[in-house]
Amino acid sequence: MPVSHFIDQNSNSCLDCLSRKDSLFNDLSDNELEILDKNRFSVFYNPGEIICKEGSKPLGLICLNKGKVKMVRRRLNGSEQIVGLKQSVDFINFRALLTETVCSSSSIALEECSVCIVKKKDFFKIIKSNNSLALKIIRVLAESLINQDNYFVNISQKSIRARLAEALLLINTIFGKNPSDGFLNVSLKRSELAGLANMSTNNAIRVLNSFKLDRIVEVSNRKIRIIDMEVLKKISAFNG
Amino acid sequence: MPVSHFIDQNSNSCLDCLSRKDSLFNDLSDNELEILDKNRFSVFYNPGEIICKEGSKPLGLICLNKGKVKMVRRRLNGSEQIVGLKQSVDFINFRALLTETVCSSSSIALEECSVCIVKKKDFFKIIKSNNSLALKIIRVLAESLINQDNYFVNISQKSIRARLAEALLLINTIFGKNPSDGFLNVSLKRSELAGLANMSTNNAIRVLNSFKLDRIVEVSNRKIRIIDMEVLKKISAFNG
DNA sequence: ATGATTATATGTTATATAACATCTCCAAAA
DNA sequence: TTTTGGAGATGTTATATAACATATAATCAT
Repeated sequence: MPVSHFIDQNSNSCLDCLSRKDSLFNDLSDNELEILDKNRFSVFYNPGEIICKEGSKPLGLICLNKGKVKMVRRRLNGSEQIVGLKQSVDFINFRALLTETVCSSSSIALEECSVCIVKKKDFFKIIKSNNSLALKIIRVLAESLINQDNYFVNISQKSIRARLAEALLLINTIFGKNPSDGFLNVSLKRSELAGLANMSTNNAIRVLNSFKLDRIVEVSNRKIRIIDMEVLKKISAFNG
Repeated sequence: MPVSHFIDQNSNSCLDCLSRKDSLFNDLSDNELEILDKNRFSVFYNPGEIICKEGSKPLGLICLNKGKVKMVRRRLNGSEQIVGLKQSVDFINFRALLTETVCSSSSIALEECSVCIVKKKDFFKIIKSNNSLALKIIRVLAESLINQDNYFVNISQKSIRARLAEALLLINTIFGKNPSDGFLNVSLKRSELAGLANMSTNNAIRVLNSFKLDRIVEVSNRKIRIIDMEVLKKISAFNG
C-alpha cells in the first residue's frame, strides 16, 4: 500500500513541521524543537492498524500528524467502545504518557495515518523547563475533563436516539464534512457508530435508519450527510 | 449551630495550615504561601449547604480543609447525580477555575465543612512562576482523567448490582471506615447512594437490601458496614 | 469474475431497570 | 399526644434496550 505521498511533509524536522503550528508546540524555541527532534521518528499506519494498545505504555509522545484515529476500549462483553476521536494535530494516549501508566484505550487508525514519536525523556525535559507549555497542557487537560464530563452525561442520561444524534454531531465537529458534497469526512461502520454512541450495533442501525426516514440525515452505505442539523441538535439535547 | 470548634486550625495563615502538608501546596516557599494567604478567607458550611453551584464560576481556589463534600449535577429528569466525593485536602471545582468556565457540578457539604478560598489571581501568579507546581497539577489532572475513565466504564457497562458495589467501595476508599465499629465514615441517604451509582432510588434500596440478605454488608439505617469486601469486589468487577 | 465473508437490515423476544403505587416507620413539629 | 412529612421497603407494571434469528446486500480475497 502506497504511503509515500505524505512522507515528505513531516519527516524532516520538528522545526519545519507544518502541523506544529496548530499544536501545543506552536511557540517553542528552535532550541527546544531541536531537543524534541533529535530522537524523534515517524511511523505510518494503514487503516485498522493499532498505533498504541490498551494496556501497554506509549513509547513516547505520539503526535498525530496526518489521518484520523479512533480511541477504543474493549467492553466487558468484548465489543468495542469508542471513547474519543483524534485528528491532526492531536497527541494520542497523552494521559498515559503524563502519568506514566498503561493506556486505558487503544488508538486505531481509521485511515492512512502518519505519526511522530518523541522520546518521553525529551518531552519531559521541555515541559520541566518551559512553564508556558506546562500551563497550556494544564488547560488542555482541564478542558478534556470537561469534555469527558459532557460525554458522561450523554451516555448516562440520554436515550439511544439522543446519543446517536450526539455522536453524529461529534463526528461533524471533529472531522467535519466534505466541502463539495457535504458528506461527513470519515467512513465508519455501523458498529463503530454504535461504539461511539454506546449502544448495540443493532440499535445504531435502526436509529440511523429512522433518522434517514425522517429526512434528518442522508445515508448511502457508510457515507452520511446531515440534512437537518437543528433537528439533530434538538434530538440530542432533549431526548426527542 | 456551633462551628467554632475547628476555626482555629486553618484560619490563621497558609504558612501554618496543618492541612497544607497533604495538598498540592506542600512544598511552596514561605514567600509563595504569603502571596496565597494575603487575600485568603475561610468559610464554614453546614450539612446540605452549597459551596459552589453548578453553572456559577468559583470565587477562587476552593481548598477543602475539613469535612466531606459531594459533587452533584442535576439530571435531565431533575434527580441528582453524584459525580464525585471530596475530603480534606482536596480542591473543589478546580477544573472550572483552571479553565475559567462555569462549574459543571455543584459542591455540597455532607457534614460541617471548612474551606479556604484563595484569590484566583494569586493562585495563577504562583503557578505561572512555579514550574514544579504546574507539573504536579498536570499529573493530578491526568490522574483524574483516568479516574473519570473508570467511573465511565462502571456507569456505561455494569449492572446496577455491580455499580452499587462499586459505589460502596468508592465510599470506603475515599471516606474510609470508623476504626472502632467499622462502619463507613459517612452518612448517605439511599437517594444519594443511587445518585452515586447512577440508578433510581428504588433500585438502590433493593440492591442494598439484597446485599444485606446475602450478608455482604450490614446496614442499620444510614450506617453501612462492609462485611465481605472480597465478594463486593467480585460483584463490582464481574457483574456478579 | 466468483465465491466467501462480513456488514446491514428487520422482525421477534427477552431482560434490566425505571416508574408507579402503597405501606410502614421514624422523627420532628404542633 | 397527635400530626405531618420524609425516608425506606416492597409489590406491580411499563419501557427502553439488548439479544437473538434470519435474510439481504456489500466487500474482500482468490
